[in-house]
Amino acid sequence: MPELPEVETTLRGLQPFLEGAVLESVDVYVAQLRQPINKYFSKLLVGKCLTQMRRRNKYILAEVAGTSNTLLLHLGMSGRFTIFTGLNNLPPRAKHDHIIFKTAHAEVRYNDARRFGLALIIPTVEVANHPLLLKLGPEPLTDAFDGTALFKALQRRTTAIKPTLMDAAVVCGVGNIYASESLFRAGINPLKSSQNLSRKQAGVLVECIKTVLTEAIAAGGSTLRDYAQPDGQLGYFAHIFKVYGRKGQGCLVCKTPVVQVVQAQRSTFYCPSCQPG
DNA sequence: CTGAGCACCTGAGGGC
DNA sequence: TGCCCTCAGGTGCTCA
Repeated sequence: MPELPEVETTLRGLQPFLEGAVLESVDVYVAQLRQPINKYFSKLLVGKCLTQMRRRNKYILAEVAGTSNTLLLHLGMSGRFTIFTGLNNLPPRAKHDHIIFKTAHAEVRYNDARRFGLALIIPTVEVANHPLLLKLGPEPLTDAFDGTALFKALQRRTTAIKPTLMDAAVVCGVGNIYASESLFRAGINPLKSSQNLSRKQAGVLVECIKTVLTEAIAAGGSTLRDYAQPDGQLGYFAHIFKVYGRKGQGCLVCKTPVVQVVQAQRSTFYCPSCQPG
């Protein structure tokens, strides 16, 4: 599920409970994620605090205070966190709750049915050069991501623009939903060859990506006031998509039926009238 | 180098 | 009710 806005919302939801709080226990119930959780994972965290919690691409990073290590989390397709504050009345561990972090005031559970997620401890000095982070392109909500940068990145790409937008080496954090949504807003056909976008189109697309992601973060943030409730889950909120998942329904701008196609084994949605090229 | 295809894994939903 | 099929918001690997 999680693209950049969901990861950002998850991070903001976790911070009040995990940042600066001593981890009294960390229990791993299922270690077999995309990479196995290190057998010393718990030992390296218990009694420590997480600080400097932040997001890079779809990763959540946190320094383990007083050590030379950094915690790296990824939600994969189905990862989610649930926070419980009523410690005297905790519900039983749910199916696919793989890790439970406990502090004096909260219990934070990581649940991931498909187990495409990640929970790694890596040396802090290696973070910048870690294979998972080394080849990442610019963060979309920074000034480094502008029309010039995107246009340049598209020049060697012969594949269609939509799968190219999902390549984190081009721009971070844009997944299957927001790729379709951004292209709709920009009026660009998702099947158009990346290198055939004009400089002007690249500039428009950059602005649309920033807008779509910013709006989605705001929508997620507005649900955060509830996140501390006993069954409060992070990272899921009511999305309002303009094309994603709306195959056959009328375009919200021109009423032309939204079309679904498959690109690189992923569904793409677009309005053939509003996105001619 | 690029791009296409497959792999990992469980669950939800539709058709019969 | 149950079986079978397809699809799901990610990403890394192999191979041409």
